[in-house]
Amino acid sequence: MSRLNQSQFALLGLLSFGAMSGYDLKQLSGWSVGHFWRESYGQIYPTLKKMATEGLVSRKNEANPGRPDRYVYALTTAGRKELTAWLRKPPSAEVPRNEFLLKLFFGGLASPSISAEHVAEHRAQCQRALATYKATRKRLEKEAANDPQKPFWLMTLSYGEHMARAKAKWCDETLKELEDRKK
Amino acid sequence: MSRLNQSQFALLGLLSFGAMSGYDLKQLSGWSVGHFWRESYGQIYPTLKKMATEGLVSRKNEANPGRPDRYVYALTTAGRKELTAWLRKPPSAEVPRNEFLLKLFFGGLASPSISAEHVAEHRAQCQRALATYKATRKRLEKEAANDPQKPFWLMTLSYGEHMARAKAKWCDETLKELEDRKK
DNA sequence: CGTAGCATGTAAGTTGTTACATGATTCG
DNA sequence: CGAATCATGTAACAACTTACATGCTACG
Repeated sequence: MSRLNQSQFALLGLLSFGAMSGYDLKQLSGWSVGHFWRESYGQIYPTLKKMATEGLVSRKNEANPGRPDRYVYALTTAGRKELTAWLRKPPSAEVPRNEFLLKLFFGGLASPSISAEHVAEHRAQCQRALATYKATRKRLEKEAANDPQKPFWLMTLSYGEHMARAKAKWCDETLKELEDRKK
Repeated sequence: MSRLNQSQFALLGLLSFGAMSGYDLKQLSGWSVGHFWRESYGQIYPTLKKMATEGLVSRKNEANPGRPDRYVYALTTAGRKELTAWLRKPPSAEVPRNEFLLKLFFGGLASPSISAEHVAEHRAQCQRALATYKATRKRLEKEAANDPQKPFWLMTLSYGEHMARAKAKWCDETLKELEDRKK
């Protein structure tokens, strides 16, 4: 009865799109779930190995002419079962940890222009995020035009867009207030 | 040149409001920075002890008639210096990890009604968050009416409100789409 | 009389990042 | 020739959660 952790489910989920190497998983996660989930190699490789011994994934060595060998992992029946069982359970509440807001909360201990800088940078980040979402949308239209799962991918994308737009709006309001405080 | 971590800065920041015990810090953080920052006792107590030996905070034993003794911690000059230096530096980018979106992304592997349930619950959470923000606003008006730092606290509150409203709106749109898929 | 609040802490376990190590090929 | 890409991995550390342990008082 091994209790799986979130990283394992994320990898199992990505493997539901097809057999892949650890390297592939990192690449795929980057543009697909990248805006709300991140895994490091230091987590991916040991986790895959562990799941292989547990029978949640299978592992095949693949020769790769002129390139390093690859270990290609695939979902097993047991792995798919764990994955769908996890999907059913309500998501666990996430621990809030926002360093940006923490600094702003204590902004009164420094000059308002410091906070204004942080907020302005935050706003720029939102704009950049919106640009990558646009690119991802285009990529999805091309590479997954008829995929039955596409609607779900678009929902998470839309979430990112809603958040980024709301954040940008808040930044504008907040910057105005900080400007007033400078005077 | 000890490199401090985020928990230490959070605690130093809260101590800038006055000398406090670990218990007090937990209580205060709950309603002040609670919606974007959380610390557990298992983190607070060892961290305070460590910072005391490093000279960032001072520690005084206080008798508490009819109650357990308290250790009251206060910012030192060194601590305040570290705190303001940290405030100036741009916030480090946070690692995205949103289990709710992860499940939704893989929602195609289960029935749409599962995803719909998760989204509906998420919506309810937003409503609850908005209610606590309202209460916090009231509390701030009373307990910090004339505090020069109040504007900054209101900014972080407003951030929470903007996010919760945007999330709720996205939930509505997404629920509609999921309803369509059920048919 | 039980529960909640006050108050402090430890220990074990989990999870995660970062930096390092290796080594081939391709492209500019 | 140097940098980026492909590809895998480990080791050291940092950070964090959870459960446990203690014990008193106030309140319903």
